[in-house]
Amino acid sequence: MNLKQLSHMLALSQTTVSRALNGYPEVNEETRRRVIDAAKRHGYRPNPSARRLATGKTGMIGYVLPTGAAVEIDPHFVEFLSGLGDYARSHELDLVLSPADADDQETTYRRIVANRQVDAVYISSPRPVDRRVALLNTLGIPFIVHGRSEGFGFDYPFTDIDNEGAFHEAARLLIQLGHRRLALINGDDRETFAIHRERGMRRALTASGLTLGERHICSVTMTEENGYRAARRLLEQSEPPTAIACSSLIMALGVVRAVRDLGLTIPGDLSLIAHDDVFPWLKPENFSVPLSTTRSSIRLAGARVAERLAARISGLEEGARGEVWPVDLVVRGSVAGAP
Amino acid sequence: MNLKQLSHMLALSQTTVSRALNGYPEVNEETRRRVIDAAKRHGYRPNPSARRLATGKTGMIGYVLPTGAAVEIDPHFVEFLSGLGDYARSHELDLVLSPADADDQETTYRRIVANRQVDAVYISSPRPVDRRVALLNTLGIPFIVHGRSEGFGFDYPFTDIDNEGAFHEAARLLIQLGHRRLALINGDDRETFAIHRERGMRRALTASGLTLGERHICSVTMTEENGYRAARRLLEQSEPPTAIACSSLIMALGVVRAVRDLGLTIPGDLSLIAHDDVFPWLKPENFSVPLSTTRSSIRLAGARVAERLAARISGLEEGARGEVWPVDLVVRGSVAGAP
DNA sequence: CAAAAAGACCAAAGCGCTTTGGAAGACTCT
DNA sequence: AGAGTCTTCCAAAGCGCTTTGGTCTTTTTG
Repeated sequence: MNLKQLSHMLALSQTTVSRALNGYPEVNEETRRRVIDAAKRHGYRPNPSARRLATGKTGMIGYVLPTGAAVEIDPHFVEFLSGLGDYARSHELDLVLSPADADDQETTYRRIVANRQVDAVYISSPRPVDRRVALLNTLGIPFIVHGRSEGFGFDYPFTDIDNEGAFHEAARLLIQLGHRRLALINGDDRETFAIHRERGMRRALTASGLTLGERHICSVTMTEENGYRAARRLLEQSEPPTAIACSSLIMALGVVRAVRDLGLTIPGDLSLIAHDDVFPWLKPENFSVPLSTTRSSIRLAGARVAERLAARISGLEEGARGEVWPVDLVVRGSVAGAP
Repeated sequence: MNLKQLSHMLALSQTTVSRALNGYPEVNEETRRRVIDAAKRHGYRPNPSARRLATGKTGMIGYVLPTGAAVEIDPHFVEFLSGLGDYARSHELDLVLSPADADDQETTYRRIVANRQVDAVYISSPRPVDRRVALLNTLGIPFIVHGRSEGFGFDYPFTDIDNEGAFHEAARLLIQLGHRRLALINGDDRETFAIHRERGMRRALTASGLTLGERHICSVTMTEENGYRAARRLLEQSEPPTAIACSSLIMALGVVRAVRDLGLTIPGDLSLIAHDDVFPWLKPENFSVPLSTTRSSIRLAGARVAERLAARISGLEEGARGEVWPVDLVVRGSVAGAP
């Protein structure tokens, strides 16, 4: 059942039927009702390929997925996706993942824009002065950055959480508890979120006349194993930290294991706070010692990004507004006064 | 730069240029070279929307993503996706995720097929007599099932691992080590993989005159917390198991925590084997006691599924061949003789 | 050497939709 | 009553590609 057939049945032109269905004003309400009714009754669905060709609109949002044998998509992605999907579903949007060589994503971005394959895209895990942001800005496709980039001469729309504030608060809490030697086990410090967290922590320390020494900071990809290694490295120093802030729950697993291996205890010998993106399958309150966290649902962020993308596509949102969400500090048993 | 312009420059018809580019035989090799050369020089890329409309081919593979507030996409998905992306990239295939109400995926499947939105789809986490399989079989779109369904009157193409064999081997090992009371912490037993694992374990036990009692089997969604709860329930019985097989590493985390909470040790009081899908961020050898596993890379499976989908799209693969991959049994410190 | 076959190319008809540029009729206004 | 304005609808022109059904040469064949 296509438009031609439908308009034939109704003894109307394709024009009128198309307009009736798409809510154009220049069609009699009575006629519109008839058309809509007939369309529903015959199960007419406009062919998206044809519509795309005619309008350029695709009803899809894009994401360039870095791939390669050495590339690991981290599990945060899937939670983010859950949220994105929640929203996208209610708005009949699909998501297209375009796999790209991790070292050459630009080609893929150019392709999907040139080919009009999607109406908008989002970017995740941005770095400072991220080339993707500059590129999309140039290409002129609607986009949202999940996270933040820095150091451009222009503004761009993003949704981020207050990583700096979160780790500032975390550090401040630890300092108030009497800790003087804090350490940070961070994610990849080429990414903005990691830089912000470090900055927040530094700010809190500086305010109290303390510092975050080179020996007290690790920056690694966020795996359990790296958390373990980092913790061992930190704790086996001559002047080990008495508190650690950690950028992910998965790394925190490794930290806890290291602490145990070294015959130490939490929070007796070490206070621990980690950032929690809220995974359904791993909860901080279920750690052997309930884990204090800075918490922000990455799933909600996914839904929000989808919402903004939809708004930009339909022209409801314009401009380069960035939004920063506050982060909860949730105190549980893993922090205590300095030993 | 579109076909019209390009053919104009070359003083050829659109027909010939199109054919030259698409490898049709009825064009002079010399001409073809000229065309291909000019196309490359001018960066001509056929507009996919137009091509879609004309051919119905989209160059995309589809996946219906169940969503909803209560739905958790599990982290296996992202690893699978990595593999899929690896392969898809090298073949210029994109993946479109169509979010659907978890309770009504059928509508979405019908939509993407009716609209010709993708060339092929895959299904994951199938259940016995999975309606999706029957549906796709009816709709006649190429598809591959990752996992297996059962109890149809027809065959269908799938790629699965030997879950039954894996857990059979695991149980056999434990029995050989003298264990008599085995338990199983399984995934959702409405899914085929879980049924197969249970079946494998039962088969091994039966062969040795043992049984898997109702009290020694748990079936839960695979979270750390559920692993913990299940383990406590099992171990606090009057006749607790001396060995547990567990369907995921994430649940195994919970099991280990429970064992510790109860003041027991692995493998002294309890032997533990878990299934490992090979996550880069959580490795069995890094458990406090290195974990024995049944191992199969879900990422490789993703690549394989993509490969088969591509083959089916291009007509290289036909028929309903199912393939079952063997699973490695990797013995590490977490298993020992029965206490 | 005429007839048949093969080779190389093209014009035009789709694919199914949106949108432009009217046109016909009904209505208002002086 | 004639001019101007809405309202409502339509024919036809795209969108950019593939594919059908040729035509015109050139080569092969009996």
